[in-house]
Amino acid sequence: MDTEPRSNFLRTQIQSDLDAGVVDRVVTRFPPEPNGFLHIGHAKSITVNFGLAEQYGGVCNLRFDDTNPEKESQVFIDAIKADVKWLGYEWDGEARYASSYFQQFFEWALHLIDEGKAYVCDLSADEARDYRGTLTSPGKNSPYRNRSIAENHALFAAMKAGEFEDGSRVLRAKIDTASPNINLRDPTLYRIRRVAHHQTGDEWVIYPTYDFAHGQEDAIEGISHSICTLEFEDHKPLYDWFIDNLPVPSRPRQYEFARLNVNFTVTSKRKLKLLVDSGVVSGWDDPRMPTIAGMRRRGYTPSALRHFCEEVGTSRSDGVVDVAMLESAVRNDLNVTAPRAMAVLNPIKLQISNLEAPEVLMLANHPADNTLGKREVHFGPKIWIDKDDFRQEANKKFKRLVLGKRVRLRGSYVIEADRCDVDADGEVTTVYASIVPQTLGEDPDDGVKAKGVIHWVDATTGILAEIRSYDRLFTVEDPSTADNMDDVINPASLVVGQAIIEASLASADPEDRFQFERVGYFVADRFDHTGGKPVFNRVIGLRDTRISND
RNA sequence: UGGGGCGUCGCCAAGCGGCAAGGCAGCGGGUUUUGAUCCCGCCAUUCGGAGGUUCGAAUCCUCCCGCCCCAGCCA
Repeated sequence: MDTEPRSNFLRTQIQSDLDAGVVDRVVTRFPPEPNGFLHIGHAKSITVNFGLAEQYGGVCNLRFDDTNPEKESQVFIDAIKADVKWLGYEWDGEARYASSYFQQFFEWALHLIDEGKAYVCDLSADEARDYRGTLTSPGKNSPYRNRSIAENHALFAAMKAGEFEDGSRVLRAKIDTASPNINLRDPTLYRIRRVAHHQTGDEWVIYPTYDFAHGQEDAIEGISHSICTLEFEDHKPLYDWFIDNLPVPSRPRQYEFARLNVNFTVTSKRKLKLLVDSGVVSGWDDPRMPTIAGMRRRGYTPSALRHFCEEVGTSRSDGVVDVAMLESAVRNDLNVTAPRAMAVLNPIKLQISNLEAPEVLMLANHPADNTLGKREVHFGPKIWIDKDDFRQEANKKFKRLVLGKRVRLRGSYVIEADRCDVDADGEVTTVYASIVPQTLGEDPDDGVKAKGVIHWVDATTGILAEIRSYDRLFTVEDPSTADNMDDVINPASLVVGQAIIEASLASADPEDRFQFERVGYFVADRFDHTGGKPVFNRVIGLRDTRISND
């Protein structure tokens, strides 16, 4: 069930580049900085980049933009690779690292110095900010701007040799300190940081900035379309300036799209970290987190995520997608792929008076796909049904079990409720019912049809399971505007309970997904589920159109 | 108030001068041993606003309004 690619500006651009012979092969890249966990926004970028390469017969690289060792680490690299693979994509060749091009970047910096287009600047960070001017006023030239090529050469070599302190000097491009585009006001190319790098160790004490690295990484790898988000649009003139002024092997071009925003969720790294650190969630892979690892543990499928990303489209206008769209994509996928099973989350006993002996029923695992096969389901005189599915009295709209009325037990007989026990609080504890004869696979022959269908689990073979019912983490559409995030956390975002689940579920493996009929989609927890101690996470409930006041 | 973007149905989004796709949500109806799924139907005489060009404009021009991004030696 693949979604038809719909038109968007990137596909239009690529198609015309291909038609005009501007490029002969599409090469894209997903360039994360390994400084955190990937989230739904990255999933969008991944589907855009890998998806475009796939659609036009090209390739997509995975490249770690690791130019700032202070914030990066190998654990993120491993996690990112796992996430991309899980989403179902394969990068071209080995994973790449910006750090593997450091020597080349250094030589290109020397080239700029030789051309009189870069200089070593001794201004402190504070002074530099001062010299930069403001959004509405031009900057001033650095007093170090006119050093000789020889001096710049020597100084930059000394920077590389570790002769200066961190932050004492930088290498800057000599462009235009009065440019209305702040990125062109002699941007920093290299800074001194005596920090071990996760890939290059102690080899370097100077590190290139994003601006001096990204376009050149693209050029080295022969990237045809370098796709990023809108906030980099102002960097494009600089991106192009380096490509124009350096002897790079190819001519990549940058295109920007609007980043993905989803309501009722946050994606800022700072806020996500806050959720983890404050213990609101159990970790970066908590099923309520919009991280790829979190969504995976929640039970979302790679396919659902890919479809979602395609369905929301790719444009240049900022917007906020309704999380209902994500949920819809998940339901759509699970509806066709998830085997059905039965589980009772709020059990009350139901005793059947006229069942001769326990029976074993063969039930279809999917109502519309018989390739999913059948399973054995035990049925006996004592079963569990959901508390909400029984009422002593009800109006005609209520389609479940009512005293003196009939209901069909899913996959089994039609029963009639005869009486019930009620405890001191007025709560029903046991329902006594009788089977309407000849109703296995057929309607009652007296013409009195069952009012509805309810699910159930055999009491003697059913097993206990932990159920983690997840819901939206936030109570407001835009959690980022809250003064205090705690104020907008949904107190019911996780409700831990128990359920009686049918025996067949004992063989479920971690990450197996099911639809518990009439309840919702559930996934065996990736880490905590075992056959002996089943743990199921609620992925998402079934769409519920029942009228509230029945 | 410098520069760069964006404004099409409640939300996302196609459309690129010939007379408004699609998805989500919503609302009706049908089927149904899941109040699910599925199926059918409804849901922008109008494209931020005002002018203009044109036989014809969401698409071209002008002005205006609103929103987003940029002053890291982060990416």
